[in-house]
Formats: sequence, C-alpha cells, structure tokens
Amino acid sequence: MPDHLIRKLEHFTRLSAADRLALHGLARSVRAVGRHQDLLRDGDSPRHVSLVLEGWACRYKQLEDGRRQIVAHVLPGDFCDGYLLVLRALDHAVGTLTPVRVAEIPSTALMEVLDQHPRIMQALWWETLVAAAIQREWTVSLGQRTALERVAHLFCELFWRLRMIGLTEGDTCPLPLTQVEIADTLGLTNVHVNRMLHQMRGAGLIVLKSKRLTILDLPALQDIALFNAGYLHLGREGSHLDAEG
Amino acid sequence: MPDHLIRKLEHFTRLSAADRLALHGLARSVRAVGRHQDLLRDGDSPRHVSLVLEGWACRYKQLEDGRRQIVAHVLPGDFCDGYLLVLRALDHAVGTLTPVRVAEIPSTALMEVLDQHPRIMQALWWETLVAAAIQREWTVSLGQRTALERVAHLFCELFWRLRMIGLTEGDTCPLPLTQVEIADTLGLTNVHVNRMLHQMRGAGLIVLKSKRLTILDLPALQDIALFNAGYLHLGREGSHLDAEG
DNA sequence: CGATTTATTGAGAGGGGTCAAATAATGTGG
DNA sequence: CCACATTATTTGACCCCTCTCAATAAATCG
Repeated sequence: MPDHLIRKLEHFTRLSAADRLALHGLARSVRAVGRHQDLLRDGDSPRHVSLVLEGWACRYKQLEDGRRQIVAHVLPGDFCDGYLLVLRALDHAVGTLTPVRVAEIPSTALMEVLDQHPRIMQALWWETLVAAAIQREWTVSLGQRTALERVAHLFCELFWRLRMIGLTEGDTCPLPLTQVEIADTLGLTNVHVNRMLHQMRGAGLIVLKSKRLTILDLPALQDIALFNAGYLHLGREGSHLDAEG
Repeated sequence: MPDHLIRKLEHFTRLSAADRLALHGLARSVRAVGRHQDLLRDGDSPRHVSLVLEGWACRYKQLEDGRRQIVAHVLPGDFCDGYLLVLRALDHAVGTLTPVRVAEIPSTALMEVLDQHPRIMQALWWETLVAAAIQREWTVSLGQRTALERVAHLFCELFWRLRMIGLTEGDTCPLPLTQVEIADTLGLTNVHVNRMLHQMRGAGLIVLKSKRLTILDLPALQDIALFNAGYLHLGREGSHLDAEG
C-alpha cells in the first residue's frame, strides 16, 4: 500500500526488495477518514505515526481571531507527524482536504524498521529535509512573490510532487483544493485567487475543471512563478546508497 | 565555546558532563568572518558542518530578478547546514549579518559524537524539529499577519530565542538587524518597517537604539503579535532523557 | 430536484509599495 | 580626533495590488 512513499523515496536512493517489504509491513492498520476532518489537533501528542496512503490533507495553524494558514500539503506517501518521537505536543493541526486513507504505524514498529534498514532511515531523513526545503520556498513565495506568481508556483510545485509519486497523467494532475483552500495556502483571499485563475486561463496557461489541473505550458508557467525545482532535491542525491540489482 | 548550543539543548534535556565535553571537542577549528559575507552559497556542498559560536547570520534565497527573502535567522548555537550529510547541494545561501565566529566541524567527528552520545543525537533532532516549527510560524506570519503584527512577532521570537541562549539582559537584547534586513525577513519594504517601528515606539512598546532592543511591555507586544510560544517547544520535552546529577 | 457549497464578477476602500529627499549614524583615513 | 564618505533611518506624497463587501451564477450532493 505505501507505494507512493516508496516511489517518492526512490527519487533519493534505490531501495532493496527487503526495504520495500519492510515498508509494506508498516501499513498494516489502515483507517478511512472523511473530508474536512482533523487527523491531529494542535496540542495533540499521538502515540503512533500516521502515513497518508490516499487522498490529500494539510497542516494548518489557526490564530485566535480565526485567521487560518495552511502551512503544508500532505500528499499520498507523506507522514502526518513523524515528529512525535521527540516532541511532546504538536504545534499545529492536520486536517483532511479530501477523504483519506491513513496507515497508523506504531512508533516501535517504525523504529525497528529504521534500525534494521539504514537505507530507509537515510531516505526518510532526506524526506524530512525536502519537507523543510519546501517550507522555506513557501516563505519565499509569501514574502516576495505576487499573487499571480504564488498561484503559478503552487501549481508547479504540486505538479512536480505529484509526478514524483506517479499521480500525474501527461500534463494533468488532480487538484482537489477549493479556491478558499488555495487562498489559505497562499495568504490571499478566495476572491483574488479566483481572479488570478481567470487570468491564467485567459493566458492559455492552464485548465482547471472538476478538480483536475491541466498545465498547457509548463515552461511558461514556471517562468511566471520564478520556479526552480532545485529545492525538491530530485536528483537521486543518495545514489551512492543504492541497493544492488 | 559552544556554550550557546549547550544552553539551547538543555531546554530539551539535561546533558551529562561527558556530553558537554564532547560538544566542546567539536569546536576545535574556529574561523572569523566579517559582516555581509556568504558563509555558504546556493548550490554549495560543503564537506564540514558549521556551527555559529558568535554573531548573527541568516539563510536567504534570491530570485532571479533580485528580490531577496531571508528564510531563517542563524543565531549563536545554531548550525549553518547540518543537512549536508544527506543532501548533495544547498538550496539556499547563508550570509552573515554581523561579524561571526564559526566552528568548522568535520562531519565524521560529528557523526562519532552522535553515535557515542545518543542524548546529543536526540537533542539535535529536537533542535531540527524546532527549526522546522519556526519555519512554519514564519509561514503564518507572512501569510496572515499584518505588517505591525509581523514586526511584533519577530521581536517576540528573537527575544525568546536569545533568552534561551542567555543573550538577554532583563528586557533587553541585541538586535543587529538593519531595517532593510527586517524588511527582507518579513516580506515588507524598509520604508514600511520604519513606519511600524515608529508606531511601536509611539505606543511605548519598545525602544530600539544602537542595535539593542528593549521590550517595555512584553505581554502587550505578544498580544499584538498573536504570539504563542508553544512552537518553540521550550518545555523540556526530553526531560525523560535527562542525565543524572 | 431542492439545498448547500463553491465559483464568479463588480464596485469601492485600504494597507503597504514606490519614489524621492532630508537627516542621522557609522566608518575610515589622515 | 576631525573631515569626509558611506550606510542607515526617517518622513512625505502618491499609487496600486489586494482586500472587503455584496450579489449572482454554477457545481455538487443528498
């Protein structure tokens, strides 16, 4: 089941059959959760680690007066937490954006796998660092990019991340976000997101319909977004750790 | 020398004398660097790990057209990299904001210490997760907070971080940032930062002079900033790992 | 097919940006 | 320690990108 996770990790290093088997063994207990539910609440300290197998979720923080900021998108193959081995309490919430299937992994089981499979340990370490790099790039977007550039950049990033886990088809990918959710991601209002989408459609850059995004001209979109994929570290940077065969 | 690092880590768990000794052993080779120099450039892949002993630096990303965003402040006791054990190339630059003294630690020496001192390993893991939490909070600031709230939040965060490493005196701390650098941190212009400072001074909240910040009313400043220190995870969350004595 | 969510569009307002110039602080060489 | 150059701060006037408010249209869903 954790095919997306495996596919993602293999952008870092090639796993052995035993590695893959171990990862499959982790996704034993699976839970289905509906749309717009909280998987984790701010302040929680869950006992197990959750891995999203299918569907989209997001990390978000809410200010006292109601303002909400989505701080990360959690796609299939992403962990919800993974931090709780060290930190006592979560400093943000995790909510579903679509119906989701999550594997609940006892932290002892995860630790055992990490001990016995150093290649997985390295790959998950890489995964953590890429997540941090994405967070930094979001800081750049919110701090420096205009509204149009932000939307374009988000679409480029999601397209690359989805392609990494095999969820694109040609120039098309799922995009189950509402305009309000895009706005909460980019620090904009839904009204202005709508206007930017209008503009991008008018320029023949994208088609967005029925929760699917088609990028008609990826190079042009990347130019507009000042998008540079380097921060996603997709160059198989752990190839020296590759498994044989 | 790495007193600030030790002081910071002890907000997570109490280290043993041997742990502290091992950390001191790491800071053998020290380099002095002037103000406004790059310690690391985007794309670099340094061989050793750098620890800031004194002075301030920042991580930053620059867009092709010159727009610059500071994505993190690197204070005494912070690592510049620490990632390079896994990632091949840096996705951002690190530059000094003041003259700086950095320890250059061979990655093999660091790995040895981590192997022999699991408590340090855990504490550095905590440190990494706190850095990620700070990055998320910056996403919230840039996405949702107004200019005034952003400046107030930054000052609260820096004050707490500096207090954590023993660099505050009462309600005062160093603040060597120029208004341009504050602006590049918060996604504002230096002109508008200046106006917000004017407003905060007028409200009797702060004094900022000769690169020192005095917070006259911390609770009020935190209210304005919607600041909640939870994300800094200062509650000695690793106390179950405490060394004896 | 009615009910609710989501997307779309318009008009008006404001927070923060841009441009420009003056003042103050800091640094440097003699 | 001063004269000068450089860097940093401060302030004003004007503008524009994005927000707010509001109303309508279109999807989506039981």
